[in-house]
Amino acid sequence: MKPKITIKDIAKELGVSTSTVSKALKDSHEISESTKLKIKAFADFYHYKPNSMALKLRSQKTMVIGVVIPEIVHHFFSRVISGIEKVANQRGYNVMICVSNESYEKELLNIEMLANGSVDGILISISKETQKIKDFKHFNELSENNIPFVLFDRVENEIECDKIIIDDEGGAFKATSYLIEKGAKKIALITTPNYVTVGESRKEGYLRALQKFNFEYNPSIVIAIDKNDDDHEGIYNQIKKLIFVKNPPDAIFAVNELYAALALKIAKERGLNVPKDLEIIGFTDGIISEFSSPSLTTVAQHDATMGKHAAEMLINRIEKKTTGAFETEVISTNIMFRESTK
Amino acid sequence: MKPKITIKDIAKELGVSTSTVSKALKDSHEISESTKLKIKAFADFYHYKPNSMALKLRSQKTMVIGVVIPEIVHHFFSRVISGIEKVANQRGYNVMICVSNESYEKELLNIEMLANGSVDGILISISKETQKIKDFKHFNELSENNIPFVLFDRVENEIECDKIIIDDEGGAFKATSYLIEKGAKKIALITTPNYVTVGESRKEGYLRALQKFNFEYNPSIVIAIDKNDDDHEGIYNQIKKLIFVKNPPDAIFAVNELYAALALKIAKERGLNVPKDLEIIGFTDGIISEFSSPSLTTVAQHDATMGKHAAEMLINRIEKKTTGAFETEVISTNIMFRESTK
DNA sequence: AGCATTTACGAAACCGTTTTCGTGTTGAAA
DNA sequence: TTTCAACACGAAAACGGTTTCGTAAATGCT
Repeated sequence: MKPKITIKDIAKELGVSTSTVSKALKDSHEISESTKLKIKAFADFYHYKPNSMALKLRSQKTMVIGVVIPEIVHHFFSRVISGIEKVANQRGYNVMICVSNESYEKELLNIEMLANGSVDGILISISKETQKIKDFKHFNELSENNIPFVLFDRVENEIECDKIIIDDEGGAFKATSYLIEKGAKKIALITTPNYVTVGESRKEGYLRALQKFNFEYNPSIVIAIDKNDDDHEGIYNQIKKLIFVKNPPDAIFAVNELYAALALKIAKERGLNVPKDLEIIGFTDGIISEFSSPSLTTVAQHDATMGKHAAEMLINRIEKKTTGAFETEVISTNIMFRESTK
Repeated sequence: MKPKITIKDIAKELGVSTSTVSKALKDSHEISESTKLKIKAFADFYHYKPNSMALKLRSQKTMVIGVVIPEIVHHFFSRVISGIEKVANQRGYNVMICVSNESYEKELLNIEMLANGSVDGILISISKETQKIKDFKHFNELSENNIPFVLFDRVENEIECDKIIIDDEGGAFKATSYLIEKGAKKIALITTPNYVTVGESRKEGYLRALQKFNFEYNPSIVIAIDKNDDDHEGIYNQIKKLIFVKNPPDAIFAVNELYAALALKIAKERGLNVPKDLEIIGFTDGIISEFSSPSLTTVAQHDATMGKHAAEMLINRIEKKTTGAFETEVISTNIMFRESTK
């Protein structure tokens, strides 16, 4: 078991100074070939690796980007992370993941800890609780301390920074319009409480489509799920009230795939044929949609692309390749047609 | 925009030495109350946060654990990570994620980079390629450098370290036995190539169950999928050959949920009723199994538990709360009964 | 008053590197 | 022979802290 060796050890052992060793290892012209050879051989033999903390302290660069997300066991986020990881890696960065669990408190803690010099920049998707109570002071601190950060997916207008979002409104508009064009008359919406910005935007798209086709807005077939994502039972019961009625809707647009999948399940239980009696379109093209039966038509939002672009934006800021005003990139969506629509 | 302030700045501003500031901020008894108050107030006002790199360099502790996994967009792994993150956080550690993409090269790179002092310990699930070519020198390096690491899920006997695995053999045995007991006569196995240890163990469990009930081993209904996990098309075609035959099996045990879900899909296409004509049990209780229809009976492997325990083991080693011989923890499974079995 | 002990703080070393700035030695040009 | 560059290397500062040790002044004790 060779002990972890430092530059000092090498210097002492070879009777030279640490500066000489350092220079030799970087092939500096200041050092003679023979000395370089000797030092390199020695370093090689002992598998010398420069101490990463020392490097980071010296260079004031960590080559790490922090990611703060509401949860990790979630197709959307895991795909975004995957995208982030890819470009981060390409550009020489590592990724540190922190989970807020949709809690304001944890989000704040995570961000404060990342802001103490652990990372060169941060990628954040805001937690539901933060969106609810609208306290964004931790983001101001980031700005004050000059730490680059970009918000993705769950963003807030009042925070000044780079942002990247899905064209939620547009995607919902497309989906709803499609349902209308195919002949649906009674289109329900399953969404989130309105403090969740993405749910809100999708609802707006839904409303715009209704308007365009002169459909009347019917609040009785629009429900906002106030349960946690992993409380399938609770969500199930809320959706049930929408479908187990005398005249159920003939189409449903759901703002995520979980709601869509649950709606599908309930529809089948109620004896409805999907897509004949009831068409369903979800948002987020994940694995549930692909494997449910009938498979679900969805608004595909290119999760990994979002992660990649977010990482690009952040790293460009970190490396000052972008220096102008903050930008907001909108990623467009497209409908992934499957079996739950005609 | 207040500039990031250091201890030196505080010292200079207040006309004291850096040591005094440092001590005052940690409430040392060596410093008088009045001085402490003054220093703390000043530090507070400027939102002083000690530089994390400096701390880490000094203490030789990073309070970070590295995680190297084959992929991230995968229910099993994302759940394991979730478990890891939870206990890591509880115990004051952060988590750095690296993805090997099932590549030996990337795994090696990742581990080498983590081993340079970036983390206090590493959690690893070995990539398929590494398992295939059986080159484990990077693990030896970790041992030589005294960097604690624990292997989870995909492990190798010849690597000496703490390990934590699912009771793959036992789970497969239970599942297969169950199928037999319920009357299945022709039980197919869909597995991975044999260099994937978990697939291999599950196959062994399958074989043991056959033996126990005096079933003959029939190689023609045992297939090893050699496609990548995201090549659904390729996997689909391989499984099709198993089901689209004159006398298809009346039960299938699949070593993961993707194979099970695909088998289900194919069975339905072939007009088989699941579970009447064909029963299916998968491994890994993920979201696909829950939402497919009929929903899939699976061998639940408690992914998050594995992550939690893995993190516990690692941190105990890091903090020397465990010092004895290496241990291997086996996490037992249980069958999650759903609609794909009688 | 004389000595021992606190009290309250500073100097300096240290963590492991990089980098700037000398500096002694050599070889070549004048 | 002198002078000057080039060469090859070392000393020291710096990154931002923590910590050990030393010490002057104030206090306690007899």
